[in-house]
Amino acid sequence: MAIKKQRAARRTDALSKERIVEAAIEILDAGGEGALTFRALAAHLATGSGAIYWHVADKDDLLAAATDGVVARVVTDMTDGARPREAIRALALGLFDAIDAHPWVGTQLSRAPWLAALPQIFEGFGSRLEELGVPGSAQFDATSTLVIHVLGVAGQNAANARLHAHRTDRTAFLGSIADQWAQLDPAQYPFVRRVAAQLPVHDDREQFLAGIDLILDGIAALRQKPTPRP
Amino acid sequence: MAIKKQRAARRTDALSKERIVEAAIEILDAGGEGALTFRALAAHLATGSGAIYWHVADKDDLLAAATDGVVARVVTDMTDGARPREAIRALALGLFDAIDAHPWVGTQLSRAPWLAALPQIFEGFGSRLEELGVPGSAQFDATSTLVIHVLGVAGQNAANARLHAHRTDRTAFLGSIADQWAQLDPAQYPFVRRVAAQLPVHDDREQFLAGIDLILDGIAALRQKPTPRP
DNA sequence: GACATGAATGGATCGCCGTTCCAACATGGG
DNA sequence: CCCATGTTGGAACGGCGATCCATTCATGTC
Repeated sequence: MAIKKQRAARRTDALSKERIVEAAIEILDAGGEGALTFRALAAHLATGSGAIYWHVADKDDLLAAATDGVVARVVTDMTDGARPREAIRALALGLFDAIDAHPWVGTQLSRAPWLAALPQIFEGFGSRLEELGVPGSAQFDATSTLVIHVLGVAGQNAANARLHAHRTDRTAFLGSIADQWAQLDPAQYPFVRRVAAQLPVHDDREQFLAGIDLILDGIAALRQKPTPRP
Repeated sequence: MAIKKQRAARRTDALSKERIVEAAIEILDAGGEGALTFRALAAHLATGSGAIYWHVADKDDLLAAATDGVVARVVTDMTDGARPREAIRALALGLFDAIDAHPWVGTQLSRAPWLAALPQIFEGFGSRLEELGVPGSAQFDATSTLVIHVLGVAGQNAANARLHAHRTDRTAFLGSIADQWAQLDPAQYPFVRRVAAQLPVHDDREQFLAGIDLILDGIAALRQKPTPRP
Protein backbone atom coordinates (compact mmCIF):
# COMPACT_ATOMS: atom_id res chain seq x y z
CA MET A 1 0.00 0.00 0.00
CA ALA A 2 1.33 3.39 -0.94
CA ILE A 3 0.61 5.55 2.05
CA LYS A 4 0.65 9.27 1.41
CA LYS A 5 2.03 10.62 4.62
CA GLN A 6 1.13 13.89 6.21
CA ARG A 7 3.82 16.28 5.06
CA ALA A 8 5.59 19.17 6.70
CA ALA A 9 3.39 21.98 7.94
CA ARG A 10 5.04 25.31 8.62
CA ARG A 11 5.84 25.64 12.28
CA THR A 12 4.67 28.47 14.47
CA ASP A 13 7.91 28.41 16.46
CA ALA A 14 10.17 29.23 13.54
CA LEU A 15 13.48 27.45 13.18
CA SER A 16 16.47 29.79 13.24
CA LYS A 17 20.22 29.54 13.64
CA GLU A 18 19.92 30.99 17.12
CA ARG A 19 17.41 28.40 18.23
CA ILE A 20 19.51 25.64 16.69
CA VAL A 21 22.70 26.81 18.40
CA GLU A 22 20.84 27.13 21.68
CA ALA A 23 19.60 23.55 21.40
CA ALA A 24 23.07 22.37 20.44
CA ILE A 25 24.55 23.94 23.58
CA GLU A 26 21.91 22.22 25.68
CA ILE A 27 22.73 18.84 24.17
CA LEU A 28 26.48 19.39 24.50
CA ASP A 29 26.22 20.43 28.13
CA ALA A 30 23.92 17.57 28.97
CA GLY A 31 25.60 14.71 27.14
CA GLY A 32 29.07 15.81 26.09
CA GLU A 33 30.57 16.13 22.66
CA GLY A 34 29.55 12.69 21.53
CA ALA A 35 25.89 13.44 22.13
CA LEU A 36 25.65 16.17 19.51
CA THR A 37 24.48 14.53 16.31
CA PHE A 38 22.19 15.95 13.70
CA ARG A 39 19.71 13.20 14.49
CA ALA A 40 19.66 14.07 18.19
CA LEU A 41 19.45 17.74 17.33
CA ALA A 42 16.57 17.14 14.94
CA ALA A 43 14.74 15.12 17.59
CA HIS A 44 15.36 17.81 20.19
CA LEU A 45 13.91 20.45 17.86
CA ALA A 46 11.17 18.13 16.59
CA THR A 47 12.24 18.51 12.97
CA GLY A 48 14.42 16.79 10.40
CA SER A 49 18.11 17.04 9.69
CA GLY A 50 17.46 18.64 6.32
CA ALA A 51 15.71 21.60 7.91
CA ILE A 52 18.73 22.20 10.13
CA TYR A 53 21.04 22.30 7.15
CA TRP A 54 18.97 25.14 5.74
CA HIS A 55 20.21 27.37 8.59
CA VAL A 56 23.64 25.86 9.30
CA ALA A 57 26.43 25.12 6.83
CA ASP A 58 27.81 22.03 8.54
CA LYS A 59 28.79 20.68 11.94
CA ASP A 60 31.91 22.83 12.20
CA ASP A 61 29.79 25.90 11.62
CA LEU A 62 27.44 24.81 14.36
CA LEU A 63 30.24 24.08 16.84
CA ALA A 64 31.99 27.36 16.05
CA ALA A 65 28.80 29.31 16.69
CA ALA A 66 28.20 27.50 19.97
CA THR A 67 31.78 28.09 21.12
CA ASP A 68 31.68 31.71 20.06
CA GLY A 69 28.61 32.27 22.20
CA VAL A 70 30.15 30.85 25.35
CA VAL A 71 33.46 32.68 24.93
CA ALA A 72 31.78 35.97 24.10
CA ARG A 73 29.84 35.78 27.35
CA VAL A 74 33.11 35.43 29.30
CA VAL A 75 34.98 38.19 27.50
CA THR A 76 32.20 40.79 27.58
CA ASP A 77 31.56 40.15 31.28
CA MET A 78 35.15 41.22 31.82
CA THR A 79 34.61 44.96 31.48
CA ASP A 80 36.27 45.90 34.76
CA GLY A 81 38.99 48.50 35.10
CA ALA A 82 41.37 46.59 37.33
CA ARG A 83 45.12 46.83 37.02
CA PRO A 84 46.41 45.09 33.88
CA ARG A 85 48.01 42.11 35.58
CA GLU A 86 44.90 41.43 37.63
CA ALA A 87 42.74 41.86 34.55
CA ILE A 88 44.82 39.29 32.67
CA ARG A 89 44.55 36.83 35.54
CA ALA A 90 40.81 37.41 35.78
CA LEU A 91 40.31 36.89 32.05
CA ALA A 92 42.37 33.71 32.12
CA LEU A 93 40.43 32.36 35.08
CA GLY A 94 37.15 33.29 33.43
CA LEU A 95 38.11 31.32 30.34
CA PHE A 96 39.28 28.41 32.48
CA ASP A 97 36.01 28.29 34.37
CA ALA A 98 33.98 28.43 31.17
CA ILE A 99 36.01 25.59 29.69
CA ASP A 100 35.69 23.65 32.91
CA ALA A 101 31.93 24.07 32.91
CA HIS A 102 31.61 23.22 29.19
CA PRO A 103 34.38 20.74 28.31
CA TRP A 104 33.28 20.67 24.66
CA VAL A 105 34.39 24.31 24.43
CA GLY A 106 37.88 23.15 25.26
CA THR A 107 37.82 20.58 22.50
CA GLN A 108 36.63 23.10 19.97
CA LEU A 109 39.14 25.78 21.00
CA SER A 110 42.05 23.40 20.63
CA ARG A 111 40.67 21.80 17.47
CA ALA A 112 39.58 24.79 15.40
CA PRO A 113 40.59 28.02 17.13
CA TRP A 114 40.49 30.12 13.98
CA LEU A 115 36.82 29.47 13.48
CA ALA A 116 35.97 30.34 17.05
CA ALA A 117 36.59 33.21 19.38
CA LEU A 118 40.34 33.62 18.89
CA PRO A 119 40.27 37.39 18.17
CA GLN A 120 38.32 38.05 21.34
CA ILE A 121 40.85 36.17 23.44
CA PHE A 122 43.79 37.74 21.64
CA GLU A 123 42.42 41.22 22.20
CA GLY A 124 41.70 40.58 25.86
CA PHE A 125 45.29 39.57 26.63
CA GLY A 126 47.09 41.79 24.13
CA SER A 127 45.52 45.10 25.05
CA ARG A 128 46.34 44.47 28.72
CA LEU A 129 49.95 43.67 27.91
CA GLU A 130 50.10 46.97 26.05
CA GLU A 131 48.93 48.69 29.24
CA LEU A 132 51.58 46.77 31.16
CA GLY A 133 54.22 48.49 29.06
CA VAL A 134 55.46 45.47 27.12
CA PRO A 135 57.52 46.73 24.17
CA GLY A 136 55.75 46.51 20.85
CA SER A 137 58.21 44.06 19.34
CA ALA A 138 57.49 41.51 22.06
CA GLN A 139 53.73 42.00 22.32
CA PHE A 140 52.83 39.45 19.67
CA ASP A 141 54.98 36.68 21.13
CA ALA A 142 53.92 37.41 24.71
CA THR A 143 50.22 37.46 23.84
CA SER A 144 50.55 34.26 21.84
CA THR A 145 52.21 32.53 24.78
CA LEU A 146 49.31 33.43 27.06
CA VAL A 147 46.77 32.35 24.43
CA ILE A 148 48.62 29.08 23.82
CA HIS A 149 48.58 28.38 27.52
CA VAL A 150 44.81 28.83 27.64
CA LEU A 151 44.27 26.72 24.53
CA GLY A 152 46.65 24.05 25.79
CA VAL A 153 44.87 23.73 29.11
CA ALA A 154 41.56 23.79 27.25
CA GLY A 155 42.60 20.73 25.28
CA GLN A 156 43.85 18.94 28.37
CA ASN A 157 40.70 19.59 30.35
CA ALA A 158 38.61 18.38 27.47
CA ALA A 159 40.70 15.22 27.20
CA ASN A 160 40.29 14.60 30.92
CA ALA A 161 36.56 15.18 30.78
CA ARG A 162 36.32 12.68 27.94
CA LEU A 163 37.91 10.05 30.17
CA HIS A 164 35.97 10.99 33.31
CA ALA A 165 32.75 10.30 31.48
CA HIS A 166 33.37 6.56 31.73
CA ARG A 167 34.71 6.64 35.26
CA THR A 168 33.26 7.50 38.59
CA ASP A 169 35.54 10.14 39.92
CA ARG A 170 38.32 12.48 38.91
CA THR A 171 40.60 11.69 41.83
CA ALA A 172 40.26 7.97 41.21
CA PHE A 173 41.13 8.45 37.55
CA LEU A 174 44.22 10.55 38.28
CA GLY A 175 45.09 8.11 41.03
CA SER A 176 45.24 5.23 38.57
CA ILE A 177 47.54 7.25 36.33
CA ALA A 178 49.67 8.18 39.33
CA ASP A 179 49.98 4.46 40.09
CA GLN A 180 51.23 3.81 36.58
CA TRP A 181 53.71 6.67 36.89
CA ALA A 182 54.93 5.43 40.26
CA GLN A 183 55.68 2.02 38.76
CA LEU A 184 57.88 3.30 35.95
CA ASP A 185 61.57 2.42 35.79
CA PRO A 186 63.33 4.40 38.56
CA ALA A 187 66.47 4.76 36.45
CA GLN A 188 64.61 6.24 33.51
CA TYR A 189 61.84 8.21 35.21
CA PRO A 190 63.11 9.53 38.57
CA PHE A 191 61.31 12.85 38.28
CA VAL A 192 57.98 11.44 37.11
CA ARG A 193 57.97 8.94 39.98
CA ARG A 194 58.63 11.77 42.43
CA VAL A 195 55.76 13.99 41.29
CA ALA A 196 53.31 11.13 40.74
CA ALA A 197 51.98 11.51 44.27
CA GLN A 198 50.98 15.12 43.61
CA LEU A 199 48.96 14.20 40.53
CA PRO A 200 45.73 13.05 42.21
CA VAL A 201 45.64 15.85 44.80
CA HIS A 202 46.66 18.84 42.72
CA ASP A 203 44.20 21.56 41.74
CA ASP A 204 43.95 22.11 37.97
CA ARG A 205 42.72 25.63 38.41
CA GLU A 206 45.58 26.64 40.68
CA GLN A 207 48.12 24.98 38.43
CA PHE A 208 46.67 26.81 35.45
CA LEU A 209 46.97 30.12 37.30
CA ALA A 210 50.52 29.27 38.40
CA GLY A 211 51.38 28.88 34.71
CA ILE A 212 49.84 32.27 33.90
CA ASP A 213 51.85 33.84 36.72
CA LEU A 214 55.01 32.18 35.50
CA ILE A 215 54.49 33.61 32.03
CA LEU A 216 53.64 37.03 33.44
CA ASP A 217 56.82 36.94 35.52
CA GLY A 218 58.77 36.12 32.38
CA ILE A 219 57.12 39.05 30.63
CA ALA A 220 58.01 41.32 33.55
CA ALA A 221 61.63 40.21 33.29
CA LEU A 222 61.45 40.98 29.59
CA ARG A 223 60.53 44.59 30.31
CA GLN A 224 63.70 45.07 32.28
CA LYS A 225 65.97 43.91 29.44
CA PRO A 226 64.31 45.33 26.33
CA THR A 227 66.49 43.59 23.72
CA PRO A 228 67.64 40.25 25.10
CA ARG A 229 68.81 38.95 21.73
CA PRO A 230 71.15 41.44 20.03
CA MET B 1 24.63 -20.93 -6.78
CA ALA B 2 26.38 -21.27 -3.48
CA ILE B 3 29.98 -20.44 -4.22
CA LYS B 4 32.42 -21.73 -1.67
CA LYS B 5 35.03 -19.03 -1.64
CA GLN B 6 38.69 -19.52 -0.97
CA ARG B 7 39.13 -18.71 2.67
CA ALA B 8 41.94 -17.16 4.64
CA ALA B 9 45.29 -18.87 4.33
CA ARG B 10 47.93 -18.17 6.94
CA ARG B 11 50.36 -15.55 5.75
CA THR B 12 54.10 -16.02 5.61
CA ASP B 13 54.70 -12.36 6.50
CA ALA B 14 53.07 -12.55 9.90
CA LEU B 15 50.82 -9.74 11.05
CA SER B 16 51.94 -8.09 14.27
CA LYS B 17 51.20 -4.95 16.24
CA GLU B 18 54.56 -3.54 15.19
CA ARG B 19 53.90 -4.06 11.50
CA ILE B 20 50.42 -2.58 11.89
CA VAL B 21 51.69 0.50 13.72
CA GLU B 22 54.41 0.94 11.13
CA ALA B 23 51.85 0.84 8.33
CA ALA B 24 49.61 3.24 10.23
CA ILE B 25 52.45 5.76 10.51
CA GLU B 26 53.07 5.48 6.78
CA ILE B 27 49.43 6.17 6.01
CA LEU B 28 49.24 9.05 8.49
CA ASP B 29 52.38 10.70 7.13
CA ALA B 30 51.26 10.26 3.55
CA GLY B 31 47.63 11.27 3.77
CA GLY B 32 47.05 12.95 7.12
CA GLU B 33 44.80 11.97 9.97
CA GLY B 34 41.75 11.54 7.80
CA ALA B 35 43.45 8.91 5.69
CA LEU B 36 43.85 6.41 8.51
CA THR B 37 40.85 4.12 8.39
CA PHE B 38 40.72 0.44 9.16
CA ARG B 39 39.72 -0.18 5.57
CA ALA B 40 42.74 1.69 4.21
CA LEU B 41 44.96 -0.01 6.74
CA ALA B 42 43.61 -3.43 5.79
CA ALA B 43 44.17 -2.68 2.12
CA HIS B 44 47.71 -1.45 2.81
CA LEU B 45 48.49 -4.65 4.68
CA ALA B 46 46.56 -6.82 2.23
CA THR B 47 44.32 -8.22 4.93
CA GLY B 48 40.91 -7.58 6.52
CA SER B 49 39.89 -5.29 9.32
CA GLY B 50 39.04 -8.21 11.57
CA ALA B 51 42.62 -9.45 11.49
CA ILE B 52 43.86 -6.03 12.61
CA TYR B 53 41.53 -6.04 15.60
CA TRP B 54 43.18 -9.21 16.79
CA HIS B 55 46.39 -7.25 17.42
CA VAL B 56 45.00 -3.83 18.27
CA ALA B 57 42.29 -2.96 20.79
CA ASP B 58 40.77 -0.04 18.91
CA LYS B 59 41.69 3.07 16.99
CA ASP B 60 42.81 4.97 20.09
CA ASP B 61 45.18 2.14 20.92
CA LEU B 62 46.61 2.29 17.42
CA LEU B 63 47.05 6.08 17.46
CA ALA B 64 48.62 6.00 20.92
CA ALA B 65 51.14 3.41 19.82
CA ALA B 66 52.02 5.41 16.71
CA THR B 67 52.43 8.63 18.70
CA ASP B 68 54.48 6.89 21.34
CA GLY B 69 56.89 5.69 18.70
CA VAL B 70 57.49 9.12 17.23
CA VAL B 71 57.90 10.86 20.59
CA ALA B 72 60.18 8.17 21.95
CA ARG B 73 62.50 8.71 18.99
CA VAL B 74 62.77 12.42 19.84
CA VAL B 75 63.29 11.98 23.57
CA THR B 76 65.88 9.22 23.36
CA ASP B 77 67.87 11.13 20.75
CA MET B 78 68.20 13.85 23.37
CA THR B 79 70.89 12.20 25.50
CA ASP B 80 73.30 15.12 25.44
CA GLY B 81 74.84 16.62 28.53
CA ALA B 82 74.32 20.28 27.75
CA ARG B 83 73.48 22.85 30.37
CA PRO B 84 69.92 22.42 31.71
CA ARG B 85 68.41 25.49 30.08
CA GLU B 86 69.87 24.59 26.68
CA ALA B 87 68.74 20.99 27.12
CA ILE B 88 65.18 22.16 27.79
CA ARG B 89 65.20 24.38 24.72
CA ALA B 90 66.61 21.56 22.61
CA LEU B 91 64.00 19.09 23.83
CA ALA B 92 61.22 21.56 23.18
CA LEU B 93 62.49 22.25 19.67
CA GLY B 94 62.87 18.55 19.00
CA LEU B 95 59.26 17.97 19.96
CA PHE B 96 58.16 20.95 17.89
CA ASP B 97 59.98 19.67 14.83
CA ALA B 98 58.53 16.18 15.25
CA ILE B 99 55.03 17.61 15.53
CA ASP B 100 55.68 19.84 12.55
CA ALA B 101 56.82 16.89 10.47
CA HIS B 102 53.93 14.68 11.62
CA PRO B 103 50.91 16.92 12.30
CA TRP B 104 48.80 13.96 13.38
CA VAL B 105 51.14 13.61 16.38
CA GLY B 106 50.02 17.06 17.45
CA THR B 107 46.39 16.08 17.22
CA GLN B 108 46.93 12.97 19.27
CA LEU B 109 49.03 14.73 21.92
CA SER B 110 46.39 17.37 22.48
CA ARG B 111 43.51 14.91 22.25
CA ALA B 112 44.66 12.00 24.41
CA PRO B 113 47.97 12.86 26.11
CA TRP B 114 47.57 10.31 28.88
CA LEU B 115 47.56 7.44 26.46
CA ALA B 116 50.63 8.67 24.68
CA ALA B 117 54.10 9.73 25.63
CA LEU B 118 53.29 12.13 28.43
CA PRO B 119 55.66 10.60 31.02
CA GLN B 120 58.59 10.83 28.62
CA ILE B 121 57.94 14.53 28.03
CA PHE B 122 57.34 15.21 31.70
CA GLU B 123 60.59 13.53 32.66
CA GLY B 124 62.55 15.38 30.01
CA PHE B 125 61.50 18.79 31.25
CA GLY B 126 61.18 18.03 34.95
CA SER B 127 64.59 16.46 35.52
CA ARG B 128 66.23 19.46 33.82
CA LEU B 129 64.33 21.89 36.02
CA GLU B 130 65.59 19.95 39.01
CA GLU B 131 69.13 20.48 37.72
CA LEU B 132 68.33 24.18 37.30
CA GLY B 133 67.71 24.41 41.02
CA VAL B 134 63.98 25.02 40.93
CA PRO B 135 62.62 24.44 44.45
CA GLY B 136 60.74 21.19 44.85
CA SER B 137 57.43 22.81 45.69
CA ALA B 138 57.41 24.64 42.33
CA GLN B 139 58.76 21.84 40.14
CA PHE B 140 55.40 20.29 39.36
CA ASP B 141 53.77 23.56 38.32
CA ALA B 142 56.79 24.72 36.32
CA THR B 143 57.09 21.42 34.48
CA SER B 144 53.38 21.37 33.75
CA THR B 145 53.56 24.85 32.28
CA LEU B 146 56.29 23.82 29.87
CA VAL B 147 54.40 20.65 28.93
CA ILE B 148 51.16 22.57 28.45
CA HIS B 149 52.96 24.97 26.14
CA VAL B 150 54.21 22.09 24.01
CA LEU B 151 50.81 20.41 23.94
CA GLY B 152 49.08 23.71 23.20
CA VAL B 153 51.31 24.45 20.23
CA ALA B 154 50.92 20.85 19.13
CA GLY B 155 47.18 21.30 18.93
CA GLN B 156 47.48 24.59 17.10
CA ASN B 157 49.91 23.25 14.53
CA ALA B 158 47.66 20.28 13.93
CA ALA B 159 44.67 22.57 13.48
CA ASN B 160 46.62 24.67 11.00
CA ALA B 161 47.80 21.63 9.09
CA ARG B 162 44.20 20.46 8.85
CA LEU B 163 43.28 23.74 7.17
CA HIS B 164 46.38 23.90 4.95
CA ALA B 165 45.42 20.60 3.42
CA HIS B 166 42.66 22.26 1.44
CA ARG B 167 44.66 25.37 0.55
CA THR B 168 47.72 26.00 -1.48
CA ASP B 169 50.01 27.77 0.87
CA ARG B 170 50.50 28.61 4.52
CA THR B 171 51.22 32.30 4.03
CA ALA B 172 48.12 32.71 1.88
CA PHE B 173 46.01 31.02 4.53
CA LEU B 174 47.33 33.18 7.36
CA GLY B 175 47.02 36.18 5.07
CA SER B 176 43.30 35.61 4.65
CA ILE B 177 42.90 35.42 8.42
CA ALA B 178 45.00 38.55 8.82
CA ASP B 179 42.62 40.30 6.41
CA GLN B 180 39.67 39.30 8.55
CA TRP B 181 41.46 40.54 11.66
CA ALA B 182 42.36 43.83 10.01
CA GLN B 183 38.71 44.47 9.19
CA LEU B 184 37.41 44.04 12.73
CA ASP B 185 35.85 46.96 14.59
CA PRO B 186 38.66 49.39 15.52
CA ALA B 187 36.94 50.35 18.75
CA GLN B 188 36.62 46.78 19.93
CA TYR B 189 39.76 45.18 18.54
CA PRO B 190 42.57 47.77 18.45
CA PHE B 191 45.27 45.31 19.45
CA VAL B 192 44.21 42.53 17.11
CA ARG B 193 44.14 44.96 14.19
CA ARG B 194 47.63 46.14 15.06
CA VAL B 195 49.22 42.67 15.16
CA ALA B 196 47.28 41.31 12.18
CA ALA B 197 50.06 42.33 9.83
CA GLN B 198 52.57 40.17 11.70
CA LEU B 199 50.40 37.06 11.39
CA PRO B 200 51.32 35.99 7.85
CA VAL B 201 55.03 36.67 8.20
CA HIS B 202 55.77 35.34 11.67
CA ASP B 203 57.74 32.15 12.24
CA ASP B 204 55.85 29.54 14.27
CA ARG B 205 59.04 27.88 15.43
CA GLU B 206 60.57 31.12 16.69
CA GLN B 207 57.36 32.12 18.41
CA PHE B 208 57.18 28.73 20.08
CA LEU B 209 60.75 29.15 21.32
CA ALA B 210 60.01 32.69 22.49
CA GLY B 211 57.23 31.22 24.63
CA ILE B 212 59.59 28.63 26.10
CA ASP B 213 62.09 31.39 26.90
CA LEU B 214 59.37 33.49 28.50
CA ILE B 215 58.39 30.60 30.75
CA LEU B 216 62.03 29.86 31.58
CA ASP B 217 62.56 33.51 32.49
CA GLY B 218 59.54 33.31 34.77
CA ILE B 219 61.00 30.19 36.36
CA ALA B 220 64.34 31.98 36.85
CA ALA B 221 62.53 34.82 38.58
CA LEU B 222 60.83 32.23 40.77
CA ARG B 223 64.20 30.95 41.98
CA GLN B 224 65.08 34.39 43.29
CA LYS B 225 61.94 34.64 45.43
CA PRO B 226 61.50 31.13 46.84
CA THR B 227 58.08 31.53 48.49
CA PRO B 228 56.06 34.07 46.52
CA ARG B 229 52.79 33.03 48.12
CA PRO B 230 53.03 32.91 51.94
C1' DG C 1 50.66 -40.31 10.77
C1' DA C 2 46.04 -38.97 12.41
C1' DC C 3 43.74 -35.95 15.07
C1' DA C 4 42.30 -32.15 18.31
C1' DT C 5 43.12 -27.52 19.69
C1' DG C 6 43.37 -22.77 19.53
C1' DA C 7 45.68 -18.70 17.53
C1' DA C 8 45.14 -16.04 13.50
C1' DT C 9 42.82 -14.48 9.36
C1' DG C 10 39.73 -11.79 6.22
C1' DG C 11 35.47 -10.64 4.50
C1' DA C 12 30.54 -9.80 5.51
C1' DT C 13 27.81 -7.32 8.38
C1' DC C 14 25.89 -3.97 11.93
C1' DG C 15 24.68 0.43 13.60
C1' DC C 16 25.65 5.11 13.46
C1' DC C 17 27.43 9.21 11.58
C1' DG C 18 27.47 13.71 8.49
C1' DT C 19 25.53 15.13 4.52
C1' DT C 20 22.51 15.40 0.35
C1' DC C 21 18.28 15.12 -2.01
C1' DC C 22 13.70 16.12 -2.82
C1' DA C 23 8.63 15.95 -2.50
C1' DA C 24 5.45 18.39 0.30
C1' DC C 25 3.91 22.34 2.32
C1' DA C 26 3.08 27.77 3.83
C1' DT C 27 2.93 32.25 2.63
C1' DG C 28 3.03 36.72 0.36
C1' DG C 29 3.00 39.36 -4.16
C1' DG C 30 0.87 39.72 -8.70
C1' DC D 1 -6.69 33.00 -6.95
C1' DC D 2 -2.42 31.08 -8.12
C1' DC D 3 2.13 30.67 -8.60
C1' DA D 4 7.09 31.68 -7.01
C1' DT D 5 9.69 31.45 -3.22
C1' DG D 6 11.33 30.10 1.13
C1' DT D 7 11.15 26.41 4.39
C1' DT D 8 10.36 21.80 6.27
C1' DG D 9 11.13 16.89 7.44
C1' DG D 10 12.28 12.43 6.40
C1' DA D 11 14.38 9.07 3.24
C1' DA D 12 18.59 7.81 1.21
C1' DC D 13 23.78 7.64 0.46
C1' DG D 14 28.41 6.62 1.28
C1' DG D 15 31.73 5.82 4.77
C1' DC D 16 33.20 5.04 9.27
C1' DG D 17 34.60 2.00 13.65
C1' DA D 18 33.65 -2.13 15.39
C1' DT D 19 31.91 -7.01 15.67
C1' DC D 20 30.99 -11.57 14.07
C1' DC D 21 32.18 -15.83 12.31
C1' DA D 22 33.45 -19.53 8.99
C1' DT D 23 37.78 -20.94 7.80
C1' DT D 24 42.70 -21.90 7.83
C1' DC D 25 47.19 -23.38 9.69
C1' DA D 26 50.90 -24.49 13.29
C1' DT D 27 51.54 -27.05 16.96
C1' DG D 28 51.15 -30.61 20.62
C1' DT D 29 49.44 -35.38 21.73
C1' DC D 30 49.10 -40.12 21.31
